[in-house]
Amino acid sequence: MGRSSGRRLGRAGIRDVAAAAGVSITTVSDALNGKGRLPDATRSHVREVADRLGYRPSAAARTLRTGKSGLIGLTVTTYGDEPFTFTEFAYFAEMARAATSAALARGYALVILPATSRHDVWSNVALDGTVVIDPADGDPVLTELVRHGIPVVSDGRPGGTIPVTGWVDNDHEAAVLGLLDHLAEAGARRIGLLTGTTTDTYTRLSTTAYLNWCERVGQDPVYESYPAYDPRAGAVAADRLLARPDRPDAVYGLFDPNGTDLLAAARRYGLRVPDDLLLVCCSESTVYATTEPPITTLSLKPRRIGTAVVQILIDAIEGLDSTCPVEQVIPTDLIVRTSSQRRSPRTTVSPPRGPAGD
Amino acid sequence: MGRSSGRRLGRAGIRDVAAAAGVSITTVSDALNGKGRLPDATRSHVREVADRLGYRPSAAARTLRTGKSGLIGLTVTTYGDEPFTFTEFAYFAEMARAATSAALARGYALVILPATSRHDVWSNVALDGTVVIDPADGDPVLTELVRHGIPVVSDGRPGGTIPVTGWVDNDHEAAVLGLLDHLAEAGARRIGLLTGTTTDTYTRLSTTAYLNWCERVGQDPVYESYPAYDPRAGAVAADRLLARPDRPDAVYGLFDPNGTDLLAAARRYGLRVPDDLLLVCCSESTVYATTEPPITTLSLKPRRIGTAVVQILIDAIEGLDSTCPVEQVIPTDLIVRTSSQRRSPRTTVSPPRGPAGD
DNA sequence: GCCGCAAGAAGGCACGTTTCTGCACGGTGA
DNA sequence: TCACCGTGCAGAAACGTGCCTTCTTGCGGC
Repeated sequence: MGRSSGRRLGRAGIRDVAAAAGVSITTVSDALNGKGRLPDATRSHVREVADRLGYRPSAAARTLRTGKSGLIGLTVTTYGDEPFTFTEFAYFAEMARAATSAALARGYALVILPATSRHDVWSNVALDGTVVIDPADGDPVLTELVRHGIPVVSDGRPGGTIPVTGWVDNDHEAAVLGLLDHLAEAGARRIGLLTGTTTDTYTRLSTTAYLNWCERVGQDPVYESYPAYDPRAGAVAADRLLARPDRPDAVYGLFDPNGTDLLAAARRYGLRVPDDLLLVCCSESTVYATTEPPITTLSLKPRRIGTAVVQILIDAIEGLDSTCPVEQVIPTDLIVRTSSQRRSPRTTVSPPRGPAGD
Repeated sequence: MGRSSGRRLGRAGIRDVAAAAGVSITTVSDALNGKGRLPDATRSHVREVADRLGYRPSAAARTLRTGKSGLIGLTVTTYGDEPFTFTEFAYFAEMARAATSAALARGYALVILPATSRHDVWSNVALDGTVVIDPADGDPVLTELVRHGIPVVSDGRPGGTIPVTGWVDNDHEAAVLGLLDHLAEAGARRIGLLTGTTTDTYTRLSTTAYLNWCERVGQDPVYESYPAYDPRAGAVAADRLLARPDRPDAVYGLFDPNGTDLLAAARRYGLRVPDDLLLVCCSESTVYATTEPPITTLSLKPRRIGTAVVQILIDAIEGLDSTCPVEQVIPTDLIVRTSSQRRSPRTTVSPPRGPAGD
C-alpha cells in the first residue's frame, strides 16, 4: 500500500496506473498492449489514466520479461582503435541511414558497436540480433555472437565457415568484369587497378576478378596497392600507378577517394581525362558528378543493402525465417560520366570475346 | 533445485555459476563486480567457473536493478522521413565516430534515434542520456526527454528555453567573421554567401554574422539561399549566385557540397579560381585538398565536438556534473588552400607527401 | 570462560513488467 | 435446478540481477 503511492522517486510504474485507474496490474498491461479480453471502455479508461500520469513502460523490465530488447547491433569495421572506415564515409553513412530507417519502421533501433569492442561492452547491451559490416575471416566477435545464438546478418559474404543467419552482398566479380568491359569498349588498351593491401572480401574478390579479366583478354596486370585506411597513402599510390613505365590508359580505383586522387595525379602528369586516361572509381559520393571532368562511379547500392540486411535480420529474430541461411545479391550500378567516355570517334579494338551480351 | 540445473533453455545465469562454483549468488555477483569482501582465492575461482560456463550477465536484469543501461541516444536531425542530414555526411560521420569512440572508452554504447521517431520507439529503449545534434527550436522530442529527467547534451546551442544539461558548439559568428576577414585580406571586394533556407541555429548564426560583417565594412550583402537538404538545389543556387549582375569576387558556402558546386559554376562562367573568384566552404571532406584548385575549407572540428559532448553527458549521468549547464565552445579551423589565395606567387605542384610525413 | 569483533558468505527482497492460471458471475440449454 | 461456458478481471509467479541484512565462525582481550 505505502509502496504504490508513497514511492514517488522515479517515473510512474504500472502499479501506479493500476491504482489510479482502479484496476489490476494485469488489466493495465493487457489494455496497453492490446491483449487479453477487455471491453473497449476499460481499455480507453486505462489508456487515459496512463497518459495522464505520463506512464512509460520500463524497457528494461519488458526486455527482462520477454527476452526481446528491440535493439540491433551495427558492427562497424575498425582500423586501429577508431571505429568506422576512413575510406568509405559515404557508403557507411548511406548504408547506416537505410538500415536505421528500415529498423525503425519495424520498431527496432540500432546500436553502434565497433568490432574491436571488448566482450564486456557487448554483454552490457541486450541485442536481439546484429548486423556485421564486412566481416573479417574468422572474426572473433562474429564467432562469439553466433555461439551465443544471436542472429547475425552480414553486409558482405562472411569469410570463414561461420554459420551466419544470412548475408547480403554485391556480385563484385560481375561488377568488376562489367566495368572493365565498359572501359575496354571505350577504347582502353591497358587498364590499371588501384587496390588495397587489406584482406577483406571486397578487396580480394575485386582484385581477383581484375586479374581474371586480364588473363582472359591477355593483358598484363598493372596495379598498385595501399592500405585503404590511410587516406594519404591513396594519393601516393595513385601517383605511383601513373608514374609506371607501363602506364595504363585507364584506371579503376576500388575506394571512394581514389577518384580525386587519380584526377590530381593525372593532372600532375599532364594527362587529360578522358582523352589520355579513362577513369572509374567505386564511390557513393555525389561530388564526382561535378568534378572536372565528372567521374564515372560504381555504386554498390548501400541503401538497398542496408535495408535488405535489416529485413532479413528482423525476419530471423521474429521467427519468420527459413531454416537455411538467406543470401541476397544486390546488383551494382555503373554511373557512366565523362571520365570513361572515349573522345576519339572510334578506335577499333578487337573485343576480347563477348561472353554475355554485346 | 530442479530449476538451476534443469532449465537449460537459454544461457547460463548467475544461479548456474553459483551452483557450479559451490557458492551463493551474492558471492558470484560480488566476485565478478569487484565488490564485497572476498579473498582473492574465491574471486578467481568464481571468475574461472563463470568463464568456463560462458556466463554473461543479463544486461536487461542489470539495467532493471541498477537503473543504468549504459546506452546513450544519438538523435540525428531528419529531413522528411529519412534520418541523418544529407548535406553533412562527413561532419556527421566524423562526429558520430568520435562520439562512439569516447562513449565506448567509458563503457557506453550509442543508439541511433532519428528525431522524428514516435514516442513508443523512444520508450522502448532505456537510455541513460541523449546526444542531440542540432536541436530545432522547441523540439518536442527534446522537451519530452528533459521532462522525463534524462540528461541531454546537444551539439549546437539549443534553440528555445529548454533547460538542457549542456551543449557544445562552435563560435560560428567568430568563425564567419575571421573567414570574411581572410577573404578581404586576400583582395576580395565583394563577398557573396551561399546559405540555407532552413532555420537551424548554424545557418541562422552564420548568416547574421555575414550580414553584420557586411554592414561593418559597408558592403551590400550578396547571397542566395536554398533548402540545404536538397543536394541538387545547391548546384542551382551556386549558379544563381554567380549569374547575378552584382557578381561577387569571393564566395563562402555554408554547406559541404558547396565547394564542388561553386567550382563547377565558376567553370561554367569562365571564372578562374582563385584569380577571378575566391572560394571557401564549410566542410570536413578531404576531397577539397585535391580538387583543381584545392579549396579552402572551414572545419567545425566534429571530432572534438563529438568527444566533448559525450564526456559532458557521461559526467552528468554519473553525477560528476556541476549543477549549472555545461557550455563548451570549440574553436573552428580555417584550412587555407589555393582557392582563397589571390595572386599565388607560382603554382608549384608539390609531389604528394609520404605517408609517414616529416 | 565470555564477550566483542571482523572476515567470509548466504538469504532474500526489490527492480517493473508479462503472462499463466484461475475466480466470480450471469446467461443458457438440458 | 444444475452443469456449463464465455466474459471480465485479479493473483501471483517468474525474468536475472544487485545489494541490504543477517548468520556463522574463528580469535584475541579482559
